[in-house]
Amino acid sequence: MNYWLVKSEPVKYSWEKFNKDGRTFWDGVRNYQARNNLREMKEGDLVLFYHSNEGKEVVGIAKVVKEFYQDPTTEDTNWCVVDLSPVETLKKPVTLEQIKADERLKDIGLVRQGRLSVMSLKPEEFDRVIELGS
DNA sequence: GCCAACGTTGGC
DNA sequence: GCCAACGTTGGC
Repeated sequence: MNYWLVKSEPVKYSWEKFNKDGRTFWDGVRNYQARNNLREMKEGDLVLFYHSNEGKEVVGIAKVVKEFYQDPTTEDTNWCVVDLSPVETLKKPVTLEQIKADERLKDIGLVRQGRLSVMSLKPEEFDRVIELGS
Protein backbone atom coordinates (compact mmCIF):
# COMPACT_ATOMS: atom_id res chain seq x y z
CA MET A 1 0.00 0.00 0.00
CA ASN A 2 1.34 3.39 -0.99
CA TYR A 3 0.31 6.90 -0.10
CA TRP A 4 0.11 9.89 -2.39
CA LEU A 5 -0.84 13.51 -2.57
CA VAL A 6 -2.42 15.16 -5.58
CA LYS A 7 -3.06 18.84 -6.17
CA SER A 8 -5.94 20.52 -7.82
CA GLU A 9 -6.88 24.12 -8.18
CA PRO A 10 -10.37 24.41 -6.72
CA VAL A 11 -11.33 26.66 -9.62
CA LYS A 12 -10.50 23.84 -12.02
CA TYR A 13 -11.63 20.85 -10.01
CA SER A 14 -12.62 21.14 -6.39
CA TRP A 15 -13.09 18.59 -3.64
CA GLU A 16 -16.79 19.48 -3.61
CA LYS A 17 -17.13 18.71 -7.29
CA PHE A 18 -15.15 15.51 -6.82
CA ASN A 19 -17.58 14.39 -4.12
CA LYS A 20 -20.55 15.20 -6.30
CA ASP A 21 -19.03 13.19 -9.15
CA GLY A 22 -18.17 10.27 -6.88
CA ARG A 23 -15.40 9.25 -9.23
CA THR A 24 -13.10 10.92 -11.69
CA PHE A 25 -10.14 10.25 -13.90
CA TRP A 26 -7.16 12.30 -12.91
CA ASP A 27 -6.12 14.03 -16.10
CA GLY A 28 -4.03 17.01 -16.98
CA VAL A 29 -0.73 15.67 -15.70
CA ARG A 30 1.93 16.92 -18.14
CA ASN A 31 5.03 16.45 -16.11
CA TYR A 32 7.16 13.35 -16.30
CA GLN A 33 7.85 13.05 -12.63
CA ALA A 34 4.17 13.38 -11.80
CA ARG A 35 3.35 10.95 -14.59
CA ASN A 36 5.77 8.39 -13.20
CA ASN A 37 4.07 8.69 -9.85
CA LEU A 38 0.68 8.12 -11.46
CA ARG A 39 2.01 4.93 -12.99
CA GLU A 40 3.16 3.71 -9.59
CA MET A 41 -0.31 3.98 -8.11
CA LYS A 42 -2.06 0.75 -7.27
CA GLU A 43 -5.73 0.11 -6.78
CA GLY A 44 -6.62 0.79 -3.16
CA ASP A 45 -3.78 3.26 -2.51
CA LEU A 46 -4.83 6.29 -0.51
CA VAL A 47 -4.42 9.79 -1.86
CA LEU A 48 -4.57 13.11 -0.09
CA PHE A 49 -6.41 15.79 -2.02
CA TYR A 50 -4.80 19.22 -1.85
CA HIS A 51 -6.28 22.52 -2.98
CA SER A 52 -3.61 24.72 -4.50
CA ASN A 53 -3.74 28.48 -5.00
CA GLU A 54 -7.04 28.91 -3.25
CA GLY A 55 -7.25 27.37 0.18
CA LYS A 56 -3.78 25.85 0.11
CA GLU A 57 -4.90 23.00 2.27
CA VAL A 58 -5.40 19.29 2.29
CA VAL A 59 -9.15 18.83 2.23
CA GLY A 60 -9.80 15.13 2.00
CA ILE A 61 -8.79 11.56 1.31
CA ALA A 62 -9.36 9.73 -1.95
CA LYS A 63 -8.46 6.28 -3.13
CA VAL A 64 -7.23 4.80 -6.35
CA VAL A 65 -10.03 2.78 -7.92
CA LYS A 66 -8.38 2.12 -11.27
CA GLU A 67 -4.72 1.93 -12.13
CA PHE A 68 -3.18 4.02 -14.87
CA TYR A 69 -4.37 3.90 -18.47
CA GLN A 70 -4.03 6.08 -21.55
CA ASP A 71 -5.16 9.66 -20.98
CA PRO A 72 -8.48 9.86 -22.86
CA THR A 73 -8.06 13.60 -23.40
CA THR A 74 -5.02 13.23 -25.66
CA GLU A 75 -3.65 10.98 -28.40
CA ASP A 76 -0.18 11.36 -26.96
CA THR A 77 0.77 8.01 -25.44
CA ASN A 78 3.19 9.73 -23.09
CA TRP A 79 0.37 10.60 -20.78
CA CYS A 80 -1.91 8.59 -18.58
CA VAL A 81 -4.59 8.97 -15.94
CA VAL A 82 -5.87 7.03 -12.94
CA ASP A 83 -9.39 6.84 -11.53
CA LEU A 84 -9.98 8.22 -8.05
CA SER A 85 -12.94 8.15 -5.70
CA PRO A 86 -13.47 10.26 -2.58
CA VAL A 87 -13.22 8.40 0.74
CA GLU A 88 -13.53 10.96 3.46
CA THR A 89 -13.56 14.72 4.03
CA LEU A 90 -11.16 15.94 6.69
CA LYS A 91 -12.95 17.43 9.68
CA LYS A 92 -10.39 20.19 9.71
CA PRO A 93 -8.54 20.95 6.48
CA VAL A 94 -4.78 20.89 7.01
CA THR A 95 -3.22 24.08 5.71
CA LEU A 96 0.13 24.45 4.03
CA GLU A 97 1.09 26.70 6.91
CA GLN A 98 0.44 23.92 9.41
CA ILE A 99 2.38 21.45 7.33
CA LYS A 100 5.37 23.77 7.07
CA ALA A 101 5.27 24.37 10.80
CA ASP A 102 5.13 20.67 11.67
CA GLU A 103 8.42 19.08 12.60
CA ARG A 104 7.36 15.69 11.24
CA LEU A 105 6.24 17.05 7.89
CA LYS A 106 9.38 19.04 7.10
CA ASP A 107 10.45 16.70 4.33
CA ILE A 108 7.12 16.29 2.65
CA GLY A 109 7.24 16.71 -1.13
CA LEU A 110 4.65 19.44 -0.94
CA VAL A 111 7.13 21.69 0.83
CA ARG A 112 10.35 20.43 -0.76
CA GLN A 113 9.13 20.47 -4.33
CA GLY A 114 6.26 22.88 -4.45
CA ARG A 115 5.47 22.63 -8.12
CA LEU A 116 5.05 18.89 -8.41
CA SER A 117 1.37 17.99 -8.78
CA VAL A 118 1.48 14.28 -7.92
CA MET A 119 3.83 13.06 -5.23
CA SER A 120 4.32 10.10 -2.97
CA LEU A 121 4.07 10.32 0.79
CA LYS A 122 5.68 8.26 3.49
CA PRO A 123 3.11 6.38 5.58
CA GLU A 124 4.06 8.45 8.62
CA GLU A 125 3.55 11.68 6.67
CA PHE A 126 0.16 10.50 5.53
CA ASP A 127 -0.80 9.51 9.08
CA ARG A 128 0.40 12.80 10.47
CA VAL A 129 -1.71 14.84 8.06
CA ILE A 130 -4.76 12.73 8.92
CA GLU A 131 -4.01 13.26 12.59
CA LEU A 132 -3.84 17.04 12.11
CA GLY A 133 -7.05 16.93 10.12
CA SER A 134 -9.22 15.04 12.56
C1' DG B 1 0.30 40.69 -10.22
C1' DC B 2 4.93 39.50 -9.07
C1' DC B 3 8.53 36.42 -8.58
C1' DA B 4 11.11 32.14 -7.44
C1' DA B 5 11.66 27.45 -8.66
C1' DC B 6 12.13 24.36 -11.95
C1' DG B 7 11.07 21.67 -16.15
C1' DT B 8 11.39 21.82 -21.22
C1' DT B 9 13.07 23.33 -25.59
C1' DG B 10 16.22 24.46 -29.05
C1' DG B 11 20.58 26.36 -30.83
C1' DC B 12 25.18 25.37 -31.01
C1' DG C 1 25.50 17.12 -24.48
C1' DC C 2 25.59 21.82 -22.62
C1' DC C 3 23.27 25.85 -21.49
C1' DA C 4 20.46 29.96 -22.24
C1' DA C 5 15.80 31.19 -23.07
C1' DC C 6 11.35 30.45 -22.16
C1' DG C 7 7.00 28.70 -20.10
C1' DT C 8 4.35 27.07 -16.17
C1' DT C 9 3.18 26.50 -11.46
C1' DG C 10 2.04 28.11 -7.17
C1' DG C 11 2.98 30.88 -2.94
C1' DC C 12 2.76 35.40 -1.42
